[in-house]
Amino acid sequence: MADKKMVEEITSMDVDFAQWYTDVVKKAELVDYTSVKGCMVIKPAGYAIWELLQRQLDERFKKAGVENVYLPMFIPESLLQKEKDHVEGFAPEVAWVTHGGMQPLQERLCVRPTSETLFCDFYKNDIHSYRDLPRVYNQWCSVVRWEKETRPFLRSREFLWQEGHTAHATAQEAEERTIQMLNIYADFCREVLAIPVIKGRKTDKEKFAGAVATYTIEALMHDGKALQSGTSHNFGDGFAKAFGIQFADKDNGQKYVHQTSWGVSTRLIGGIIMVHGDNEGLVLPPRVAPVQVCIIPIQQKKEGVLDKAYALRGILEKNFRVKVDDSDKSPGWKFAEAEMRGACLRLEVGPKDIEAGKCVLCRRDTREKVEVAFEELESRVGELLDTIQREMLQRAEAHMASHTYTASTMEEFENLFREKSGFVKAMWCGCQECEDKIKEKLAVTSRCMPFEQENVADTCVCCGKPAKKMVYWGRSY
RNA sequence: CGAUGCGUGGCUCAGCUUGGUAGAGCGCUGCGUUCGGGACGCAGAGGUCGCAGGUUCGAAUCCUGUCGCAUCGACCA
Repeated sequence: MADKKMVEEITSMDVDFAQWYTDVVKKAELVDYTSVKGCMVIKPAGYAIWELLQRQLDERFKKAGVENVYLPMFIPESLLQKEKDHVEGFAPEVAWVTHGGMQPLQERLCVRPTSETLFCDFYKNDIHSYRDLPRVYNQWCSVVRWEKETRPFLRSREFLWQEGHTAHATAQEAEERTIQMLNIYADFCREVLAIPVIKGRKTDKEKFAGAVATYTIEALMHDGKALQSGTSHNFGDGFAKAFGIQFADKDNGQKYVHQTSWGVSTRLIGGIIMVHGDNEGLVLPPRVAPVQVCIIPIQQKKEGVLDKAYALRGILEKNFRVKVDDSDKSPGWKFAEAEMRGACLRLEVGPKDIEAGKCVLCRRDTREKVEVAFEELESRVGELLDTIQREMLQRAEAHMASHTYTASTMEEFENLFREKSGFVKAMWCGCQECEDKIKEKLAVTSRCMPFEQENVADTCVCCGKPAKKMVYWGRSY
């Protein structure tokens, strides 16, 4: 890997990680700010990533029996207020519509911050019999939360996401669906985004407003901070009781449904940037890279060069996403541009190459260059993209492993968070006072109680009472 | 919601202290030469200085208010 910094406009991540992130987002032309605080334009380069991600996740949903629907973006205030914990959780950050044209509305409408209440209102009329169950619906939409502090992709006031909402006849089936969807998210992050995650359950303090149990996947960013990357909630029958969603079971008894909801958002794009990016800009896993091969002609005005570039595109575009940069910028400029935008492979082709019947391929992730004969190009590109995808995951896994620590005493725990950044595994007694104390003292929160439990000590790291769970702790986005 | 910073061509900023013809670099347009890690020459276009009041013969500059954005904290995908 070259030490020389090729792109001067991007702040080095070791100097200021937050600024690096903002620079990459801007320079890779993923988003633009707008005149509404916290609302962003997702530009073609950014939206293309979302489309690829969305398509592949949606395929996995469909295989799991999920059907897509679309519900309105407005929620009448009375509807939002039916479930007590839920309102309290969301009230501080909802946006309200108070007028239609010039006329004040009889009842104000909230712009959905999430759609549990709408799905419940719909399900109560839609579900009558056990034969109507389960309902496994999902919608791709945007939601609005009036955040005070905003950052592109990580926390915006409006963001794109999917929200799945299911209704089941039994508690067990709901729990199974909750875990099934969490597993789909985790596999998707690993296999498509090359991001390893920790699967686990949130503590009561951190769980979703109105849920019986919230499960989460937690990823570790390059700076050692955690990013909650997806959640899956089991609601039990709490919403069903608040909204009166009943069905006639086989025994002809009226029963309440058991519900779940689960979601991931454009925040995942922020995760991709902060897990894989480097000082030259974006590094995208091939499976979500809008441009997998960027062909850069050298001396493109020379006879035959551009023709060759287009011919190579013709061969490659059957199986890969390919772009020819035939703008009249200099090659060096194009190299830097392709790197900033995260094109997985750069293909250089010039008069010398054409004469020799080969071209140059350069990997974005390692900068490794290889010369490839034209006849081998197609297979070599496929191999290289597979290799990049695999090695990006391996590097991310190694990073997470080397930034995951264990503490059995408060002293160790404090020292780790003072000196290092990453996950710390430590035991917990199960009481919220200890979580609060840790948060106040170190600005660290419980990320999750992982499914894969280990006994790293017998007593709570904070209070010393007998431990109930091993918890991943960290500073989070 | 608290703290801090910033609003001047598309972008980054200078000019403001001490009021007097609106500036630079980059980008953009045209032509030409270049091209294996952000090339260069020449010619051009482009701004009621965030907004509203006030002071003044005269305000980007001083005063008051207001709006917006960014960053960091407290709360959250």
